Amino acid sequence: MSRFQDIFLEIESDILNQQYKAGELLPSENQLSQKYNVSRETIRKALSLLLESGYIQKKQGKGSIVLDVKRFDFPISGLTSYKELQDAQQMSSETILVQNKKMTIPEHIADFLKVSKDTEVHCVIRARKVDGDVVILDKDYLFTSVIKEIPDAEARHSLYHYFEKKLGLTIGFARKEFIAEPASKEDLELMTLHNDTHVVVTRSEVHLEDTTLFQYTESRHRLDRFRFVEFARRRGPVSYD
Amino acid sequence: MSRFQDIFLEIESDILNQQYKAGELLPSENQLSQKYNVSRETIRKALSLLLESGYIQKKQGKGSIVLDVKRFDFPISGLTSYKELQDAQQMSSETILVQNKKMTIPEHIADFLKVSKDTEVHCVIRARKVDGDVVILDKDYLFTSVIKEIPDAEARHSLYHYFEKKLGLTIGFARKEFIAEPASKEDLELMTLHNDTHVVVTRSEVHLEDTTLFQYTESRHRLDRFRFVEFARRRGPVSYD
DNA sequence: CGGCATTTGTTCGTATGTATG
DNA sequence: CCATACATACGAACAAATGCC
Repeated sequence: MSRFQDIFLEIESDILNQQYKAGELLPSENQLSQKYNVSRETIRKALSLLLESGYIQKKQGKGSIVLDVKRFDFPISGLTSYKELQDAQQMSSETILVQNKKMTIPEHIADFLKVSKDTEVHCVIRARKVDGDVVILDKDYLFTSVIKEIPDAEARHSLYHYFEKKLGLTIGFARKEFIAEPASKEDLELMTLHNDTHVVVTRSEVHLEDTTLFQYTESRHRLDRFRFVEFARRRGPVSYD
Repeated sequence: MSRFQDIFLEIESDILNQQYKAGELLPSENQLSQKYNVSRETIRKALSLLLESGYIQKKQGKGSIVLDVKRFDFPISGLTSYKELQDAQQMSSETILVQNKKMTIPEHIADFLKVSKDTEVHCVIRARKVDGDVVILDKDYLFTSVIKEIPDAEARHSLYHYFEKKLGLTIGFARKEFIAEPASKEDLELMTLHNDTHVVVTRSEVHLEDTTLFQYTESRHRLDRFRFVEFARRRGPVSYD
Protein backbone atom coordinates (compact mmCIF):
# COMPACT_ATOMS: atom_id res chain seq x y z
CA MET A 1 0.00 0.00 0.00
CA SER A 2 1.33 3.43 -0.88
CA ARG A 3 2.00 6.05 1.75
CA PHE A 4 -0.75 8.43 0.66
CA GLN A 5 -3.30 5.64 0.82
CA ASP A 6 -2.24 4.80 4.36
CA ILE A 7 -2.55 8.43 5.34
CA PHE A 8 -5.96 8.60 3.68
CA LEU A 9 -7.12 5.65 5.76
CA GLU A 10 -5.72 7.13 8.97
CA ILE A 11 -7.39 10.49 8.48
CA GLU A 12 -10.60 8.78 7.39
CA SER A 13 -10.69 6.81 10.60
CA ASP A 14 -9.85 9.96 12.58
CA ILE A 15 -12.88 11.63 11.01
CA LEU A 16 -15.12 8.64 11.67
CA ASN A 17 -13.88 8.51 15.28
CA GLN A 18 -14.50 12.23 15.68
CA GLN A 19 -10.86 13.00 16.30
CA TYR A 20 -11.57 15.57 13.64
CA LYS A 21 -15.10 16.85 14.11
CA ALA A 22 -17.56 17.95 11.45
CA GLY A 23 -17.35 21.66 10.74
CA GLU A 24 -13.79 21.94 11.98
CA LEU A 25 -10.70 22.47 9.85
CA LEU A 26 -8.14 19.75 9.37
CA PRO A 27 -4.57 20.70 10.25
CA SER A 28 -2.97 22.52 7.32
CA GLU A 29 -1.21 20.57 4.62
CA ASN A 30 2.15 21.69 6.00
CA GLN A 31 1.26 20.61 9.52
CA LEU A 32 0.08 17.24 8.25
CA SER A 33 3.23 16.74 6.23
CA GLN A 34 5.24 17.32 9.41
CA LYS A 35 3.00 15.04 11.46
CA TYR A 36 3.33 12.16 9.01
CA ASN A 37 6.88 13.00 7.95
CA VAL A 38 6.08 13.14 4.26
CA SER A 39 6.15 15.83 1.63
CA ARG A 40 3.23 18.12 1.05
CA GLU A 41 2.48 16.41 -2.28
CA THR A 42 1.87 13.13 -0.50
CA ILE A 43 -0.53 14.82 1.91
CA ARG A 44 -2.31 16.49 -0.99
CA LYS A 45 -2.90 13.11 -2.61
CA ALA A 46 -4.38 11.75 0.60
CA LEU A 47 -6.58 14.83 0.94
CA SER A 48 -7.81 14.55 -2.62
CA LEU A 49 -8.99 11.01 -1.85
CA LEU A 50 -10.86 12.39 1.16
CA LEU A 51 -12.30 15.08 -1.09
CA GLU A 52 -13.56 12.61 -3.70
CA SER A 53 -15.04 10.39 -1.03
CA GLY A 54 -17.03 13.25 0.44
CA TYR A 55 -15.23 13.52 3.78
CA ILE A 56 -13.87 17.03 3.40
CA GLN A 57 -14.29 20.21 1.42
CA LYS A 58 -11.18 22.22 0.54
CA LYS A 59 -11.05 25.97 0.24
CA GLN A 60 -8.09 27.88 -1.03
CA GLY A 61 -6.65 30.28 1.51
CA LYS A 62 -8.69 28.76 4.29
CA GLY A 63 -8.21 25.05 4.78
CA SER A 64 -9.94 21.69 4.61
CA ILE A 65 -13.31 21.54 6.32
CA VAL A 66 -14.55 18.23 7.72
CA LEU A 67 -18.03 17.40 6.43
CA ASP A 68 -20.76 15.87 8.51
CA VAL A 69 -20.68 12.38 7.17
CA LYS A 70 -22.55 10.57 9.91
CA ARG A 71 -25.84 12.24 9.13
CA PHE A 72 -26.07 9.97 6.13
CA ASP A 73 -26.26 6.31 5.53
CA PHE A 74 -23.01 4.61 5.05
CA PRO A 75 -21.34 3.92 2.73
CA ILE A 76 -22.00 7.22 1.05
CA SER A 77 -21.94 6.26 -2.54
CA GLY A 78 -22.52 3.58 -5.10
CA LEU A 79 -24.98 1.66 -3.01
CA THR A 80 -27.29 0.05 -5.49
CA SER A 81 -29.15 -2.81 -4.00
CA TYR A 82 -30.51 -4.10 -0.77
CA LYS A 83 -28.04 -6.93 -1.06
CA GLU A 84 -25.20 -4.42 -0.82
CA LEU A 85 -27.00 -2.59 1.95
CA GLN A 86 -27.27 -5.83 3.84
CA ASP A 87 -23.61 -6.59 3.41
CA ALA A 88 -22.77 -3.12 4.66
CA GLN A 89 -25.23 -3.19 7.52
CA GLN A 90 -25.06 -6.84 8.49
CA MET A 91 -28.67 -7.55 7.68
CA SER A 92 -29.73 -11.08 7.03
CA SER A 93 -30.52 -12.24 3.53
CA GLU A 94 -30.65 -15.37 1.47
CA THR A 95 -29.48 -16.00 -2.05
CA ILE A 96 -31.28 -18.53 -4.22
CA LEU A 97 -29.42 -19.80 -7.26
CA VAL A 98 -32.06 -20.07 -9.97
CA GLN A 99 -29.85 -20.87 -12.91
CA ASN A 100 -26.18 -21.32 -13.82
CA LYS A 101 -25.55 -22.51 -17.35
CA LYS A 102 -23.53 -21.89 -20.47
CA MET A 103 -25.33 -20.45 -23.53
CA THR A 104 -24.94 -18.10 -26.47
CA ILE A 105 -25.66 -14.52 -25.54
CA PRO A 106 -29.30 -13.37 -25.94
CA GLU A 107 -29.69 -11.26 -29.04
CA HIS A 108 -30.91 -8.05 -27.40
CA ILE A 109 -27.90 -8.08 -25.10
CA ALA A 110 -25.51 -8.67 -27.98
CA ASP A 111 -27.04 -5.63 -29.65
CA PHE A 112 -26.83 -3.55 -26.50
CA LEU A 113 -23.18 -4.46 -25.94
CA LYS A 114 -22.31 -4.39 -29.63
CA VAL A 115 -20.64 -7.79 -29.55
CA SER A 116 -21.03 -10.78 -31.86
CA LYS A 117 -24.34 -12.63 -31.61
CA ASP A 118 -22.66 -15.99 -31.10
CA THR A 119 -20.59 -14.97 -28.09
CA GLU A 120 -20.59 -17.65 -25.40
CA VAL A 121 -21.55 -16.65 -21.89
CA HIS A 122 -22.35 -18.11 -18.52
CA CYS A 123 -25.83 -17.06 -17.50
CA VAL A 124 -26.28 -16.85 -13.73
CA ILE A 125 -29.64 -15.96 -12.27
CA ARG A 126 -30.00 -15.36 -8.56
CA ALA A 127 -32.96 -14.35 -6.43
CA ARG A 128 -32.32 -12.33 -3.27
CA LYS A 129 -34.69 -12.99 -0.42
CA VAL A 130 -35.19 -10.58 2.47
CA ASP A 131 -37.67 -11.20 5.28
CA GLY A 132 -39.22 -14.04 3.33
CA ASP A 133 -39.76 -12.03 0.14
CA VAL A 134 -37.78 -12.22 -3.07
CA VAL A 135 -37.15 -8.53 -3.70
CA ILE A 136 -34.21 -8.57 -6.09
CA LEU A 137 -33.49 -10.62 -9.17
CA ASP A 138 -29.92 -10.58 -10.48
CA LYS A 139 -29.09 -11.79 -13.96
CA ASP A 140 -25.39 -11.99 -14.81
CA TYR A 141 -23.87 -12.80 -18.18
CA LEU A 142 -20.17 -13.62 -18.03
CA PHE A 143 -17.98 -14.13 -21.07
CA THR A 144 -16.59 -17.65 -21.21
CA SER A 145 -13.53 -16.25 -22.96
CA VAL A 146 -12.56 -14.73 -19.61
CA ILE A 147 -14.32 -16.94 -17.08
CA LYS A 148 -13.95 -20.64 -17.86
CA GLU A 149 -16.00 -22.16 -15.10
CA ILE A 150 -18.47 -21.01 -12.45
CA PRO A 151 -19.05 -23.51 -9.65
CA ASP A 152 -22.56 -23.30 -8.17
CA ALA A 153 -21.11 -22.85 -4.71
CA GLU A 154 -19.29 -19.70 -5.79
CA ALA A 155 -22.40 -18.33 -7.49
CA ARG A 156 -24.33 -18.82 -4.26
CA HIS A 157 -21.68 -17.00 -2.30
CA SER A 158 -20.22 -14.08 -4.27
CA LEU A 159 -19.18 -13.92 -7.89
CA TYR A 160 -16.79 -11.06 -7.26
CA HIS A 161 -15.08 -12.82 -4.45
CA TYR A 162 -14.56 -15.68 -6.88
CA PHE A 163 -13.26 -13.49 -9.69
CA GLU A 164 -10.95 -11.30 -7.65
CA LYS A 165 -9.75 -13.55 -4.86
CA LYS A 166 -9.71 -16.92 -6.60
CA LEU A 167 -9.17 -16.13 -10.27
CA GLY A 168 -7.00 -13.07 -9.71
CA LEU A 169 -9.00 -10.84 -12.04
CA THR A 170 -9.13 -7.13 -11.37
CA ILE A 171 -12.20 -5.04 -12.13
CA GLY A 172 -11.44 -1.76 -13.81
CA PHE A 173 -14.62 0.20 -14.39
CA ALA A 174 -18.29 -0.12 -15.13
CA ARG A 175 -21.11 1.82 -16.69
CA LYS A 176 -24.44 1.56 -14.99
CA GLU A 177 -27.87 2.64 -16.07
CA PHE A 178 -30.96 2.89 -13.88
CA ILE A 179 -34.46 2.89 -15.29
CA ALA A 180 -37.94 1.83 -14.23
CA GLU A 181 -39.56 -0.84 -16.38
CA PRO A 182 -42.81 -2.79 -16.47
CA ALA A 183 -42.42 -6.07 -14.63
CA SER A 184 -41.69 -9.00 -16.95
CA LYS A 185 -43.29 -12.41 -16.83
CA GLU A 186 -40.12 -13.71 -15.25
CA ASP A 187 -40.23 -11.00 -12.57
CA LEU A 188 -43.77 -12.04 -11.70
CA GLU A 189 -42.77 -15.69 -11.49
CA LEU A 190 -39.63 -15.32 -9.46
CA MET A 191 -40.17 -12.24 -7.31
CA THR A 192 -42.69 -11.41 -4.59
CA LEU A 193 -44.34 -8.51 -6.35
CA HIS A 194 -47.79 -8.10 -4.74
CA ASN A 195 -49.59 -5.74 -7.09
CA ASP A 196 -46.56 -3.95 -8.48
CA THR A 197 -46.60 -3.22 -12.18
CA HIS A 198 -43.02 -1.98 -12.40
CA VAL A 199 -39.53 -2.75 -11.18
CA VAL A 200 -36.36 -0.67 -11.10
CA VAL A 201 -33.69 -2.14 -13.34
CA THR A 202 -29.98 -1.46 -13.17
CA ARG A 203 -27.95 -2.56 -16.16
CA SER A 204 -24.17 -2.53 -15.98
CA GLU A 205 -21.35 -3.53 -18.21
CA VAL A 206 -18.26 -4.31 -16.27
CA HIS A 207 -14.74 -4.14 -17.69
CA LEU A 208 -11.45 -5.50 -16.44
CA GLU A 209 -8.40 -3.33 -15.83
CA ASP A 210 -7.18 -4.04 -19.33
CA THR A 211 -10.52 -2.71 -20.62
CA THR A 212 -11.88 -6.04 -21.85
CA LEU A 213 -15.61 -6.32 -21.34
CA PHE A 214 -16.32 -9.44 -19.34
CA GLN A 215 -19.71 -9.07 -17.71
CA TYR A 216 -23.17 -7.72 -18.30
CA THR A 217 -25.49 -7.54 -15.32
CA GLU A 218 -29.15 -6.79 -14.95
CA SER A 219 -30.43 -6.28 -11.43
CA ARG A 220 -34.17 -6.02 -10.99
CA HIS A 221 -35.49 -4.47 -7.79
CA ARG A 222 -38.92 -4.32 -6.29
CA LEU A 223 -39.90 -0.64 -6.18
CA ASP A 224 -40.06 -0.42 -2.40
CA ARG A 225 -36.65 -2.00 -2.07
CA PHE A 226 -34.68 0.19 -4.37
CA ARG A 227 -32.46 2.99 -3.15
CA PHE A 228 -29.40 4.70 -4.55
CA VAL A 229 -27.30 7.32 -2.79
CA GLU A 230 -24.70 9.46 -4.48
CA PHE A 231 -22.21 12.08 -3.42
CA ALA A 232 -21.58 14.47 -6.28
CA ARG A 233 -18.92 17.10 -6.40
CA ARG A 234 -19.29 20.01 -8.74
CA ARG A 235 -17.06 19.82 -11.75
CA GLY A 236 -17.61 22.23 -14.54
CA PRO A 237 -21.02 23.42 -15.71
CA VAL A 238 -23.41 20.69 -14.59
CA SER A 239 -27.01 21.64 -14.24
CA TYR A 240 -28.78 20.70 -11.01
CA ASP A 241 -31.74 22.55 -12.33
CA MET B 1 -7.83 28.34 -16.44
CA SER B 2 -4.90 26.25 -15.29
CA ARG B 3 -2.58 24.56 -17.71
CA PHE B 4 -3.58 21.01 -16.85
CA GLN B 5 -7.25 21.87 -17.38
CA ASP B 6 -6.47 23.28 -20.82
CA ILE B 7 -4.58 20.14 -21.70
CA PHE B 8 -7.45 18.01 -20.40
CA LEU B 9 -9.86 19.86 -22.69
CA GLU B 10 -7.54 19.55 -25.68
CA ILE B 11 -7.06 15.83 -25.26
CA GLU B 12 -10.77 15.40 -24.55
CA SER B 13 -11.63 17.04 -27.83
CA ASP B 14 -8.94 14.99 -29.61
CA ILE B 15 -10.66 11.86 -28.30
CA LEU B 16 -14.11 13.08 -29.31
CA ASN B 17 -12.77 14.00 -32.75
CA GLN B 18 -11.16 10.58 -33.10
CA GLN B 19 -7.66 12.04 -33.32
CA TYR B 20 -7.08 9.43 -30.66
CA LYS B 21 -9.20 6.40 -31.44
CA ALA B 22 -10.87 4.01 -29.03
CA GLY B 23 -8.67 1.05 -28.19
CA GLU B 24 -5.47 2.87 -29.03
CA LEU B 25 -2.88 4.12 -26.58
CA LEU B 26 -2.36 7.80 -25.93
CA PRO B 27 1.20 9.05 -26.41
CA SER B 28 3.24 8.36 -23.27
CA GLU B 29 3.30 10.90 -20.48
CA ASN B 30 6.82 11.90 -21.45
CA GLN B 31 5.85 12.39 -25.09
CA LEU B 32 2.85 14.47 -24.06
CA SER B 33 4.94 16.60 -21.73
CA GLN B 34 7.24 17.35 -24.65
CA LYS B 35 4.33 18.05 -26.99
CA TYR B 36 2.73 20.53 -24.60
CA ASN B 37 6.00 21.79 -23.14
CA VAL B 38 5.04 21.09 -19.56
CA SER B 39 6.33 18.81 -16.85
CA ARG B 40 5.18 15.25 -16.52
CA GLU B 41 3.26 16.10 -13.33
CA THR B 42 1.10 18.55 -15.26
CA ILE B 43 0.33 15.91 -17.87
CA ARG B 44 -0.50 13.44 -15.14
CA LYS B 45 -3.07 15.83 -13.67
CA ALA B 46 -4.70 16.24 -17.07
CA LEU B 47 -4.75 12.47 -17.54
CA SER B 48 -6.29 11.90 -14.13
CA LEU B 49 -9.18 14.15 -15.15
CA LEU B 50 -9.62 12.06 -18.28
CA LEU B 51 -9.51 8.96 -16.10
CA GLU B 52 -12.22 10.20 -13.73
CA SER B 53 -14.38 11.27 -16.63
CA GLY B 54 -14.23 7.83 -18.18
CA TYR B 55 -12.28 8.74 -21.30
CA ILE B 56 -9.23 6.59 -20.67
CA GLN B 57 -7.98 3.68 -18.65
CA LYS B 58 -4.39 3.77 -17.42
CA LYS B 59 -2.21 0.72 -16.96
CA GLN B 60 1.17 0.76 -15.31
CA GLY B 61 3.98 -0.31 -17.60
CA LYS B 62 1.74 -0.07 -20.62
CA GLY B 63 0.09 3.26 -21.15
CA SER B 64 -3.24 5.03 -21.32
CA ILE B 65 -5.92 3.29 -23.38
CA VAL B 66 -8.65 5.37 -25.00
CA LEU B 67 -12.11 4.05 -24.11
CA ASP B 68 -15.01 3.82 -26.50
CA VAL B 69 -17.11 6.66 -25.26
CA LYS B 70 -19.34 7.14 -28.29
CA ARG B 71 -21.21 3.88 -27.78
CA PHE B 72 -23.08 5.55 -24.97
CA ASP B 73 -25.37 8.46 -24.53
CA PHE B 74 -23.66 11.67 -23.77
CA PRO B 75 -22.93 13.12 -21.31
CA ILE B 76 -21.70 9.96 -19.67
CA SER B 77 -22.60 10.59 -16.10
CA GLY B 78 -24.86 12.38 -13.68
CA LEU B 79 -27.76 12.62 -16.04
CA THR B 80 -30.82 12.49 -13.86
CA SER B 81 -33.82 13.88 -15.60
CA TYR B 82 -35.36 14.31 -18.97
CA LYS B 83 -34.96 18.04 -18.46
CA GLU B 84 -31.20 17.57 -18.38
CA LEU B 85 -31.40 15.15 -21.26
CA GLN B 86 -33.26 17.74 -23.25
CA ASP B 87 -30.73 20.42 -22.48
CA ALA B 88 -27.98 18.08 -23.56
CA GLN B 89 -29.78 16.85 -26.66
CA GLN B 90 -31.62 20.01 -27.68
CA MET B 91 -35.06 18.50 -27.23
CA SER B 92 -38.01 20.79 -26.77
CA SER B 93 -39.59 21.21 -23.37
CA GLU B 94 -41.69 23.64 -21.43
CA THR B 95 -41.42 24.73 -17.81
CA ILE B 96 -44.55 25.71 -15.91
CA LEU B 97 -44.01 27.74 -12.76
CA VAL B 98 -46.58 26.37 -10.32
CA GLN B 99 -45.50 28.22 -7.22
CA ASN B 100 -42.83 30.66 -5.97
CA LYS B 101 -43.35 31.93 -2.45
CA LYS B 102 -41.62 32.49 0.86
CA MET B 103 -42.57 30.22 3.78
CA THR B 104 -41.22 28.41 6.84
CA ILE B 105 -39.69 25.07 5.96
CA PRO B 106 -42.05 22.05 6.06
CA GLU B 107 -41.48 20.01 9.18
CA HIS B 108 -40.52 16.73 7.54
CA ILE B 109 -37.85 18.52 5.53
CA ALA B 110 -36.50 20.28 8.60
CA ASP B 111 -36.20 16.86 10.22
CA PHE B 112 -34.54 15.36 7.18
CA LEU B 113 -32.01 18.19 6.94
CA LYS B 114 -31.61 18.55 10.71
CA VAL B 115 -32.17 22.28 10.65
CA SER B 116 -34.43 24.46 12.82
CA LYS B 117 -38.15 24.11 12.17
CA ASP B 118 -38.61 27.84 11.71
CA THR B 119 -36.04 28.24 8.94
CA GLU B 120 -37.31 30.54 6.18
CA VAL B 121 -37.17 29.25 2.64
CA HIS B 122 -38.32 30.08 -0.84
CA CYS B 123 -40.49 27.27 -2.15
CA VAL B 124 -40.38 26.94 -5.93
CA ILE B 125 -42.48 24.32 -7.67
CA ARG B 126 -42.09 23.73 -11.37
CA ALA B 127 -43.73 21.27 -13.74
CA ARG B 128 -41.74 20.05 -16.76
CA LYS B 129 -43.77 19.33 -19.82
CA VAL B 130 -42.52 17.15 -22.69
CA ASP B 131 -44.64 16.32 -25.74
CA GLY B 132 -47.71 17.73 -24.01
CA ASP B 133 -47.31 15.66 -20.84
CA VAL B 134 -46.11 16.85 -17.47
CA VAL B 135 -43.57 14.16 -16.68
CA ILE B 136 -41.42 15.82 -14.00
CA LEU B 137 -42.31 17.82 -10.93
CA ASP B 138 -39.50 19.78 -9.30
CA LYS B 139 -39.84 21.16 -5.79
CA ASP B 140 -37.02 23.41 -4.62
CA TYR B 141 -36.55 24.85 -1.13
CA LEU B 142 -33.96 27.63 -0.96
CA PHE B 143 -32.74 29.22 2.26
CA THR B 144 -33.62 32.91 2.39
CA SER B 145 -30.49 33.47 4.48
CA VAL B 146 -28.50 32.83 1.30
CA ILE B 147 -30.95 33.72 -1.47
CA LYS B 148 -32.82 36.95 -0.78
CA GLU B 149 -35.09 37.09 -3.79
CA ILE B 150 -36.20 34.82 -6.61
CA PRO B 151 -37.83 36.63 -9.55
CA ASP B 152 -40.46 34.51 -11.33
CA ALA B 153 -38.68 35.04 -14.63
CA GLU B 154 -35.50 33.45 -13.27
CA ALA B 155 -37.44 30.51 -11.83
CA ARG B 156 -38.99 29.91 -15.24
CA HIS B 157 -35.58 29.98 -16.88
CA SER B 158 -32.94 28.33 -14.69
CA LEU B 159 -32.34 28.70 -10.98
CA TYR B 160 -28.74 27.70 -11.28
CA HIS B 161 -28.03 30.19 -13.98
CA TYR B 162 -29.45 32.80 -11.60
CA PHE B 163 -27.40 31.66 -8.61
CA GLU B 164 -24.10 31.22 -10.35
CA LYS B 165 -24.12 33.79 -13.10
CA LYS B 166 -26.16 36.55 -11.47
CA LEU B 167 -25.59 36.13 -7.74
CA GLY B 168 -22.04 34.85 -7.99
CA LEU B 169 -22.64 31.82 -5.77
CA THR B 170 -20.58 28.68 -6.32
CA ILE B 171 -21.99 25.22 -5.78
CA GLY B 172 -19.68 22.90 -3.89
CA PHE B 173 -21.24 19.47 -3.58
CA ALA B 174 -24.51 17.64 -3.22
CA ARG B 175 -25.86 14.40 -1.88
CA LYS B 176 -28.55 12.77 -3.91
CA GLU B 177 -30.84 9.91 -3.10
CA PHE B 178 -33.02 8.00 -5.57
CA ILE B 179 -36.08 6.06 -4.47
CA ALA B 180 -39.35 4.87 -5.98
CA GLU B 181 -42.39 6.09 -4.07
CA PRO B 182 -46.17 5.83 -4.34
CA ALA B 183 -47.53 8.81 -6.24
CA SER B 184 -48.81 11.56 -3.94
CA LYS B 185 -52.07 13.46 -4.33
CA GLU B 186 -50.03 16.39 -5.63
CA ASP B 187 -48.34 14.17 -8.20
CA LEU B 188 -51.73 13.03 -9.46
CA GLU B 189 -52.97 16.61 -9.70
CA LEU B 190 -50.01 18.16 -11.40
CA MET B 191 -48.48 15.38 -13.48
CA THR B 192 -49.79 13.36 -16.41
CA LEU B 193 -49.64 9.98 -14.71
CA HIS B 194 -52.09 7.74 -16.64
CA ASN B 195 -52.47 4.70 -14.40
CA ASP B 196 -49.11 4.90 -12.68
CA THR B 197 -49.07 4.14 -9.01
CA HIS B 198 -45.48 5.17 -8.39
CA VAL B 199 -42.95 7.83 -9.29
CA VAL B 200 -39.16 7.93 -8.99
CA VAL B 201 -38.05 10.60 -6.56
CA THR B 202 -34.60 12.16 -6.35
CA ARG B 203 -33.86 14.14 -3.21
CA SER B 204 -30.75 16.28 -3.03
CA GLU B 205 -29.24 18.64 -0.56
CA VAL B 206 -26.96 21.09 -2.21
CA HIS B 207 -24.11 22.89 -0.46
CA LEU B 208 -22.05 25.91 -1.43
CA GLU B 209 -18.28 25.87 -1.66
CA ASP B 210 -18.01 27.04 1.94
CA THR B 211 -20.15 24.01 2.91
CA THR B 212 -23.25 25.98 3.88
CA LEU B 213 -26.42 24.12 3.01
CA PHE B 214 -28.57 26.33 0.86
CA GLN B 215 -30.98 24.14 -1.08
CA TYR B 216 -33.11 21.05 -0.78
CA THR B 217 -34.61 19.66 -3.97
CA GLU B 218 -37.13 16.98 -4.65
CA SER B 219 -37.55 15.93 -8.26
CA ARG B 220 -40.41 13.59 -9.05
CA HIS B 221 -40.28 11.65 -12.32
CA ARG B 222 -42.84 9.63 -14.16
CA LEU B 223 -41.55 6.04 -14.22
CA ASP B 224 -41.19 5.89 -18.00
CA ARG B 225 -39.26 9.13 -18.06
CA PHE B 226 -36.61 8.41 -15.51
CA ARG B 227 -33.10 7.41 -16.40
CA PHE B 228 -29.76 7.72 -14.67
CA VAL B 229 -26.39 6.81 -16.13
CA GLU B 230 -23.21 6.46 -14.12
CA PHE B 231 -19.59 5.76 -14.83
CA ALA B 232 -17.99 4.04 -11.87
CA ARG B 233 -14.33 3.36 -11.42
CA ARG B 234 -13.19 0.67 -9.04
CA ARG B 235 -11.67 1.96 -5.85
CA GLY B 236 -10.97 -0.44 -3.10
CA PRO B 237 -13.19 -3.41 -2.30
CA VAL B 238 -16.60 -2.48 -3.67
CA SER B 239 -18.97 -5.28 -4.37
CA TYR B 240 -20.70 -5.37 -7.73
CA ASP B 241 -22.20 -8.60 -6.62
C1' DC C 1 14.55 -17.82 -18.22
C1' DG C 2 16.93 -13.31 -17.51
C1' DG C 3 18.00 -8.70 -19.04
C1' DC C 4 16.67 -4.32 -20.78
C1' DA C 5 14.05 -0.39 -22.39
C1' DT C 6 9.63 1.76 -21.84
C1' DT C 7 5.78 3.37 -19.19
C1' DT C 8 3.16 4.51 -15.31
C1' DG C 9 3.20 5.01 -9.92
C1' DT C 10 5.04 7.24 -5.86
C1' DT C 11 7.65 10.51 -3.31
C1' DC C 12 10.49 14.43 -2.46
C1' DG C 13 12.04 19.30 -2.69
C1' DT C 14 11.41 23.80 -4.40
C1' DA C 15 9.29 27.77 -6.33
C1' DT C 16 5.57 30.76 -7.49
C1' DG C 17 0.62 32.08 -7.83
C1' DT C 18 -3.76 33.13 -5.52
C1' DA C 19 -7.39 33.39 -2.03
C1' DT C 20 -8.48 34.32 2.94
C1' DG C 21 -8.60 36.84 7.10
C1' DC D 1 -0.07 45.06 3.89
C1' DC D 2 0.97 40.69 5.70
C1' DA D 3 0.94 35.92 7.27
C1' DT D 4 -1.27 31.66 6.24
C1' DA D 5 -3.18 28.13 3.41
C1' DC D 6 -4.22 25.93 -0.69
C1' DA D 7 -3.21 25.64 -6.09
C1' DT D 8 -0.11 24.99 -9.75
C1' DA D 9 4.12 23.78 -11.85
C1' DC D 10 8.86 22.00 -12.51
C1' DG D 11 12.55 18.68 -11.98
C1' DA D 12 14.39 14.63 -10.16
C1' DA D 13 14.71 10.09 -8.43
C1' DC D 14 13.38 5.45 -7.67
C1' DA D 15 9.78 1.64 -7.73
C1' DA D 16 6.85 -1.49 -10.18
C1' DA D 17 4.63 -3.44 -14.20
C1' DT D 18 4.90 -4.53 -19.10
C1' DG D 19 6.73 -6.14 -23.32
C1' DC D 20 10.33 -7.48 -26.16
C1' DC D 21 14.55 -9.77 -27.13
